[in-house]
Amino acid sequence: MSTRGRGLHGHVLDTLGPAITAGEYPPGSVLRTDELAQHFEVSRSVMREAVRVLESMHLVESRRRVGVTVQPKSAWNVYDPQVIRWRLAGADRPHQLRSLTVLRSAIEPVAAGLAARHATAEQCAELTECALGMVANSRGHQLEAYLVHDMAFHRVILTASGNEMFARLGDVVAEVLAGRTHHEVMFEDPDPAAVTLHVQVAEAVRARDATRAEQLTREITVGALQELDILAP
Amino acid sequence: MSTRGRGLHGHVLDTLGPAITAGEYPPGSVLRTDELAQHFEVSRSVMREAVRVLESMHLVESRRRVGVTVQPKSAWNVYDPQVIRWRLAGADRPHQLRSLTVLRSAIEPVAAGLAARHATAEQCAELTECALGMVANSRGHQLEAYLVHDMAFHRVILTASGNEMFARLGDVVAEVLAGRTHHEVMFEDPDPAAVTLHVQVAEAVRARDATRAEQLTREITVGALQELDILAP
DNA sequence: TGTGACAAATAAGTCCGACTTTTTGTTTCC
DNA sequence: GGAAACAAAAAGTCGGACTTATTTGTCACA
Repeated sequence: MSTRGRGLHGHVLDTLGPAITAGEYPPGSVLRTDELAQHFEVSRSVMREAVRVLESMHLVESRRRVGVTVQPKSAWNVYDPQVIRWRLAGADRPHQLRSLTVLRSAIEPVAAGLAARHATAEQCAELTECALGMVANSRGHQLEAYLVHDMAFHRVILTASGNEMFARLGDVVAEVLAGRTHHEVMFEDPDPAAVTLHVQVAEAVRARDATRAEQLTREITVGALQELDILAP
Repeated sequence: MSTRGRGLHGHVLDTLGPAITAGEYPPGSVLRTDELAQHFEVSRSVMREAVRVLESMHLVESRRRVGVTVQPKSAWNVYDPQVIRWRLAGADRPHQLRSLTVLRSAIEPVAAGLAARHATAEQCAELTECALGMVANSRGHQLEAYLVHDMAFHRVILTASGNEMFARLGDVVAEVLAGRTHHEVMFEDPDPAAVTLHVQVAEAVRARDATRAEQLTREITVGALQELDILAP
């Protein structure tokens, strides 16, 4: 899944990226390209390409006569899907999951409102289909099948919003949903109220009721926040 | 500002990045590393590093025996600050500005609500200071000074939210605000109502009133949407 | 005629070694 | 003690030789 097996530099990234995002090299640490190349048993050229990519993500900065210095987290491109994947795969996973859930709670309601205005007939149909799929798999510990439809539902909402920035978060949201099912406490069937909300969102979008779609989606995301104990006192 | 003058590969990126994001090479176009290297008068090594960076942004994909193929916009890392800057600098600017304004309208109210809960005393002070600066420069065509305080205000809100994903959008929001002042119709003094709203947001955050801070910020962003004629019919 | 295997062409991928450039730290000299 | 010259270190650049994967085209065989 996360293997970008593409070439040697990809393999280096798959090792170095997770290591840096996991904080194994504290900010300010200095790496040498030559040493890294030796350590990974690749040529300098390959190592340089890997460093360039890490640099474009602002995970490191390469300076003459100094070396490759690890950047503080505040500099990272935290929206880079690759960086998100690395963080979700490492020690930073819980923190990253919380950040992303808050992000979701901001984006998805607005996206749903926009979807109610811009969704095509086909997208409305997809949405209904997903919601029905969720209902059908909401009982009897069919968590995997439920998850598939849940991910698809939210992806359609984000895509149908017509906003490219929102649409690009489809993968991230899917990752969060999958994470909740696979790694968090999720032994029971999903909350029936949440399932109902999804169906209602699909209806609201179909009915072109932007306000209602937004409000209902907000209820869904509030639920997601509460699961992680992120809420107002 | 956008010059990453760092090294030859940076210069190549400064030319190729804008070209691709501007749609000069239609999706599916195939480039050859060797030809590009010749065209830019750099070695293959340098060209390869540049291609790797573009590949990590999903602007292109490099495949053996095929070449470097330009990816469709749907694949781009649209949250990469570099990509955003390239698009804002090119023909896609109006579209990008609209996308980002919608994104703002989703993020900032939630960020303001969180800021009301998590802002430090120092951040509250900064916020008030920015708001006062906006008031002081809201009349008499002092647009530049006004803009500086406006950008600072929103950056503090996003930072004070305590969410790293929100904080990272400070640059983007600043870019949008600057774009509005510099390139859009902005000959008159800013709307007094908007200025008042900023002051009130600062007050709400200071008073730890999350709901009010969120609501007031929503009014601000709705105003920004209306300026671009993005609104419900 | 269609299909399968094989061969050729192609462009990226990899490695290497020499050289250049910039930056930093030291040393020397006033 | 400060400034200027010097030395070292590490990234940056180059070019060429070679490897590998993938596509495309060809040819034989059914």
